[in-house]
This record gives sequence, structure tokens and C-alpha cells, in this order.
Amino acid sequence: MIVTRFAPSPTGFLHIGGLRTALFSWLLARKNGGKFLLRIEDTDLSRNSEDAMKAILKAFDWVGMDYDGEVLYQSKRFDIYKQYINQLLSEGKAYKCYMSKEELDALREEQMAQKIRPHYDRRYRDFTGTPPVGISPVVRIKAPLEGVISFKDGVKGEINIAASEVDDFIIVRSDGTPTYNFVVAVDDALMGITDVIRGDDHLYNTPKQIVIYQALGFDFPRFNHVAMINNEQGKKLSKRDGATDVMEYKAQGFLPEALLNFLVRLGWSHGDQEIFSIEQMQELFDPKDINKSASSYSLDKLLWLNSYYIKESTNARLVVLLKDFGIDLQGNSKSDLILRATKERARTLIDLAGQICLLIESPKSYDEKAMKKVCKEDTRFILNDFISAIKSKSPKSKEAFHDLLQDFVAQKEIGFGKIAQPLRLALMGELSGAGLDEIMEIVGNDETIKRVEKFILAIS
RNA sequence: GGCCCCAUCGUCUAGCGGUUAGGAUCCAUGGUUUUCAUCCAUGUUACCGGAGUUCGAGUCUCCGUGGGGUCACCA
Repeated sequence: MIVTRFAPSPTGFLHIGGLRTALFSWLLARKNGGKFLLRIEDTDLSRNSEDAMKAILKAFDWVGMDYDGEVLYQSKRFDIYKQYINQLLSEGKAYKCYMSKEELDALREEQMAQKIRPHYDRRYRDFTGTPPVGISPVVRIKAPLEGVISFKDGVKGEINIAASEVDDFIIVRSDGTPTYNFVVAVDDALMGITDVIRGDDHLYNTPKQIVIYQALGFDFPRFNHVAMINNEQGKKLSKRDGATDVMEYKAQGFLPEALLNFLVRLGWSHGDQEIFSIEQMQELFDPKDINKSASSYSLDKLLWLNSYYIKESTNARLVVLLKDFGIDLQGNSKSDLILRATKERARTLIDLAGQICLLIESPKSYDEKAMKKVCKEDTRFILNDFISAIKSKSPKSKEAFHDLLQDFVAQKEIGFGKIAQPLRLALMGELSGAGLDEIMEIVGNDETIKRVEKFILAIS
């Protein structure tokens, strides 16, 4: 059985890079009827944040990704790690190191000055003397002294790293807590993880974790290191690049399926296909189709996907979603008409809300450029006559408004634009939007007249 | 700096030794539409450079160049 996991550290919100690796892992598990675990890497007690934890869970919930079993916390598994530490210690595969942090820093500094790679000099590796007093030791793993650590990466292929690049790294801090590279290896092994999918910033952790696997006699999983997501300038994504927090996308009016579809195509592809439903992703995802190179993040495609998914959404769902954007269409008898008139034109829910606003509220201002362009001397008289026409015919349907408009221009022997443009401005405050007949059907006779009258006043 | 990874239109990508280098997005143009948008059609734009292997190289090899990652008692 395939078992995958997402293992964030609770130090901040879930960012889109994290969401993508989570998505890949989730898809792989779901595709194969396997398990997807959520494990919180909170061994560094000083860096944990409850809020970050909640934010991650919230983001998962929003995009609709589920996980199997309970959320696993490494901070609750310290006794398990301790057991394995003791095992390594007693087998001589790990050792206590009494070097103080200050000494270590000094060593590092000296090495940097000599322009050699900073590394621990293994001074306590074979130490047999009496340990210095008053120092709480760390525990270090005995990494191989020579040779090459190799593994086959599902994305990058064969990776070989010289053992000399891997230090006797710390597996237990002086405060007794175990460190990341140790607990990851232990947990992945103990939890039966078969496939690890993570960012390629972890590529260098892999040989370290392999050292642990080997010391403990565990088999190691398949590794897949996914290249990073960069910003539009090709640089590492940072907070300065706008939305990196997954929940920020919700706030900006994106649909979760649009975000997921966007992310799944960042670094992964299936031929020429662009649109993937969640079901299709689950069916088609395969780590072998993950791209080796980093990708730059560009909003265009996300916007395009989002407008696609807005059009695909049922009106009922949009009504619910729109509530977060200040639009309450619940119980509005014209909600279907309103949505039909607006959803084709919206790229985000914020867009959509804005357009709906124009329909249900009288314009607060009129586009000035458009006013100048569209309003001629006779405009107010034409509009006045149009009000009379509405009053005498009192149209109710889109079709009736359509006919009224046609009859009106025919009778007055004027071009359609003569009435249509100013009318549009009067009703919406701008020159774009749904069809006039549609708008008037939604707005209704009385409100149409009111808006036109208000507009006439404004141009007189 | 050492080590590792990467390199096709602006962007996301297909390609897996022989293609007019394909799709999507963006942009432009035309059509549909009472405007805008949608939709449809068309178009501009790419194999980082140099050697080599080969009858033939975007595809394989090497060297450059560029970008990224990593070198913590963070994860």
C-alpha cells in the first residue's frame, strides 16, 4: 500500500509551495487507495505556534484535502525517539558531543575565514576520556567517513553525494529534544511511508536521513524532490511577491479548485491537458510526470482558471460563497438572473461581487470619460422619452425590454447607440456589463426609471 | 566559496535521435454579441552558448554561462 505524508513545521501559514507538495502527496495516496498522513514537525519547542497549526488545518479544509487518521505531532512522540537514540548510543552508532555552542561557532567562523566548508570536526566521535563537567552534551550520529551516499530520486534521477559532505550532525539537542533529520527518518520508517514528496530544498537532507535509516536498519522510502516555485522574476517566492499564504487566495476571491488546478500544473503535466477536476487529478497524477526544473509563478493562468471555475459553478454555490464578499443573494428571487448576467464576466469572486453591486445598487458615480463620449445635447430628451416608453409599456421580461428598445429606436429613427450607451451609463455607471435588456429585467421598471432620472439630473 | 540540482515561446508546459518544435496563458487581429465579457478563428514569440557522438541532436556526452538549492543545537 502507498503511504504518503505531508510534514509541515508549524512556524507560519501554509504557503502555496507547501500546498503543492501536500497536493502531490495527497493525490498519489488517493490514486492508489493508499493513506495520506498529516504529521506536524514540531520538535523545536521554541518555534512552534498554535496559530500556525490552525492555519494549516484551515487551509487543508478550504481546499478540501483530507488526511487519514489523526494529525500526528512529533512533540508527542519524544519517548519513541528516545528509545532509538539510546539504541544508537549503546550500539556506538551515535555519541555524545560536549562541544559548546560557542566553541562550535568559533570553529565555523575560522573555517569560513579559511574558505572551507563549515563543518563539525568530529572531535568527540571517538572520545573516551572524562567528559567536561557542567556541559549538557548533544548527541551526534556517526556518519560514514568515506564513500558515497546514493539514492534514486523519482524526479531527479540518481543522486550521489560524497559522504565527506555529511557531518556527524546533531540528532539530540543539549536540551534533550531530537532534531529534524533524525525524527523524520524515524517517523517515515515507523509510519510506513512508502513515498516521500517534498521540495528540493530537502535534497541535501536526504543523505543525512539515509544515514539514520542505515544506522537503525530501516528500509528507506522512494524520494521525490520537487523543484521550487519561484516568483515572476525567477527568484525564490517571498512575502513580498504578494499572496503566498493559501488563505490569501480565498480572501482574494479564488475558488479552491482553481488554485489546486493551477498548482497541479506547476511542475506537473499530463500531455496537453490544462483543466483537471479533483477526480481527474487523482486518477492521472504520477510522480514520474513531475518536471525537474523550477517554475515561475504567474497569476495570469490562475485568473483564467478561476474564471473558468466560476462559470462552472452552480448559482447555489456562488450565492453561498458571495456572502463572504458582502453580497447576500439568499432568498433573492432574481439571484439566478443576476448570476447569469455576471458570472461570465468575473475572474474572481471579488469581481463578481463588484458587478453584482452595480446591478443591485444605484450607481454612485458615472465614468467621466464615458460621459463625455456618450452624452450629446439631445441625450436627456431621448432618455426622457425612453422613460415615458417604459411607463406606457411597463415591460416585465428580458424579451419585452428587448422589444421596447428596438421599437424605441425604430420609432425615433435614431441609431441604437444613441440610447443604448447613455442608458447603460445611467443604469450601471459604466459602459460595460450585461445586456441592457438583461439589466433592466433585473433592475425592474421602477428602479430603471429612477436611475435614468437621476442620470438626467446629473447631465443637465 | 564547496557540494548538489536545473535550463524549450514573457509565463506554465509537450517533446523522450528524424516534428512545418505542439498545447495553454498572455498579447494582437478578425468574427459572433445592442456595449463589455464569454465563445470561435487567425497571428507574433522559444530549443542559453560552444565543442563532440551520429547519416541526422531540443533530445546523448563534455565544457562554459546563467539560475536555484544547501552547507544550524530550523524544519
